[in-house]
Amino acid sequence: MSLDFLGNLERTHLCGTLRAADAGKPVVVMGWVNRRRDHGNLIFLDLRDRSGICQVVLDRELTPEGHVRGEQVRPEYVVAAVGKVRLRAADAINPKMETGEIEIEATELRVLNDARLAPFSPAEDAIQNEEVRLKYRYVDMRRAEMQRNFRLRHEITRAIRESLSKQGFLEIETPILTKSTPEGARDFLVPSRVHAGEFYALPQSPQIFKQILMISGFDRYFQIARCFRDEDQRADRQLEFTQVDLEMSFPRREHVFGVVEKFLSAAFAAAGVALPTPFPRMTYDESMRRFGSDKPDLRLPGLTDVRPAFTNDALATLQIDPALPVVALRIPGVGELSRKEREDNHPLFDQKKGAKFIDDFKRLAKSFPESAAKVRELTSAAEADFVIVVAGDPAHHIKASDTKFEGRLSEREINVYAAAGNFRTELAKKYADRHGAFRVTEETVEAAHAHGGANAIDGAIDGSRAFHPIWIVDFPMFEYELASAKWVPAHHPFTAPYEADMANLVSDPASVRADCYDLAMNGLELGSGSIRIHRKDVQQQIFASLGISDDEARKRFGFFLDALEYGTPPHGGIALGLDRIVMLLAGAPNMREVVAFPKTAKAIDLMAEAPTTVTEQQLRELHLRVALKS
RNA sequence: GGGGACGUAGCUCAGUUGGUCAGAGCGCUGCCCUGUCACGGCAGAGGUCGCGGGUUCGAGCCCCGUCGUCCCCGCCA
Repeated sequence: MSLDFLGNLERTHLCGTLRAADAGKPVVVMGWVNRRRDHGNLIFLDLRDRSGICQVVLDRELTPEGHVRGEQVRPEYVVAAVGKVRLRAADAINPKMETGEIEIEATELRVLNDARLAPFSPAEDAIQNEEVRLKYRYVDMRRAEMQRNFRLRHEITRAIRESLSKQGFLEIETPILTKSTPEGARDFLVPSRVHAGEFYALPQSPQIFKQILMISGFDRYFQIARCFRDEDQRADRQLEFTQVDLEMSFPRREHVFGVVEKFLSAAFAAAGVALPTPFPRMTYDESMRRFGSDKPDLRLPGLTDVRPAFTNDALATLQIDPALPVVALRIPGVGELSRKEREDNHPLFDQKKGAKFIDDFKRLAKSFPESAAKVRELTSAAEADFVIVVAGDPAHHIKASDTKFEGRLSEREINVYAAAGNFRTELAKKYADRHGAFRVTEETVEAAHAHGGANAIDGAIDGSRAFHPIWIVDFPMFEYELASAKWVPAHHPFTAPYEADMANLVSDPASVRADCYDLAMNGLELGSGSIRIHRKDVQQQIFASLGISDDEARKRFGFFLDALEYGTPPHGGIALGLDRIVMLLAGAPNMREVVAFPKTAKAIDLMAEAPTTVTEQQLRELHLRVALKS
């Protein structure tokens, strides 16, 4: 078919904005054919643009030519409708449409472009086949849900920029082509053409640059920064992602918390959600004990210590390690599970970590009726609640991991808590429909207002329909590496220890706490930051305690160590995952729903078909030769 | 690197114990229809059951391998 030119035609309105008040106005709208309903002499087109949908009527009597065009168009053709807004007859009003009281009586329809039939229609809800969605991302993103997600992302980003600007932060860009930063993940490398055999690294974070900006006297810096980490992906992890990165001079951590709470509640407000401040806090140890995670999801009940429910004899019979935690997790509203259903859940439990579980309470009650009853009592389990006991498995006892330091959770204890915590979140995800606590709906948003966000961290069910931020503090400074019998930093080596713990750096590394902090929300780590080391002597002590020689330090961080010596103010900061913030507010099950062109779990861009091989010529210019191991 | 789920028409799926099992709905194409809005009616097209091998008289179904997508562990502070 022949196509029409746009000519001098000017769009006057967006489809979704037309209302009864516009009746009688001449309009020109442009967009995509969402649906077509052909009644012979009368054709209805649902025309869609980014604002929504409105109905265009093509009447053969009124516009014979327009009617012919209407017969020719197909889904996703791009058209311009010229006509007049008119009120619909009372019995023709569609209350399900925002524009349902009016329609456009067309006098002309220009077909600006045709379209191949897509494998799915943007008029429908999301299809299940994500592979197809990602390959035809341009079609997928026409869907109302995607349009909403990216509008939301824009509003959130804008609110954050405005809040930080108001709080005196300067947005400064840092290099994408740079040097490897000490974040611990694998770097993406970019070969240099000019310098044969040498490589740039893409930043894992602007960490060193932002610290240098503090040395440079900018006092308060932020950046909506793209970061790159070459690690395997997850639902909440992409190879490249966006961080709200900030750093400030002369702060204590409370100042950082204040800044974050301010911009985050501004971001949530932009999405229509009230996020009360200040956010609650919890130590790392407590978070592990109560949730088996350092990014606790407070929407559901935490772990319960049920050690008192069991006698030593009972533990011996059940082959449970009496020296390790015995905890119970409870998923509300799951109801009775058959043996088969329970067994289907078993792969969700991570057994490698020396933990085991009991999910068959009928069987437990047969041998140990009092214990079974006591567990349900301790966990305040209702009839329909699913309860599982998690404990240490003596059969998977690794001797060396017994190493226990005063005042700290041992590795084995952490493993039991983590196994329980992981099982808890996996089951919670699986039974989300039954407990309903993860639903993000208009109701949730309303509830967030009504409940004031539930600062109570006990995960009471009535406060569960909301967003639950929590600061995790008092992380240990070092972790004990069994293999090498050495203390290794739990964070990047510029993280400051508590000033009060500094004296123990060498004598008692186990007791040293780091002045760093995580922000968690609904089971996601939203961000992480710290007060940094600003003194050369402290930095040297840290390197020394980590067994990093001067030479090695110089090689890895030379330019930064130099900079530290030219008048470094005390400073600290944080970085928050923007994608994750948007994900939460969009109620998205994974990050790909809020990233325009994401990569798959195998790190492939299905639309652009990246990565690819390159030409010999390109390799030559980069002084490279590919030698694949086969 | 490891574990798990999935893979049948463009999409969503059904397919029992290996034996009329190549199926449905939606979508698509053609014709008809002046008040639909998930329009309706009639007719029609559309399949290497992801791919390769094996077992069998016979495989969508069983076995082995492989590829792809997703989730998790490792990894990512």
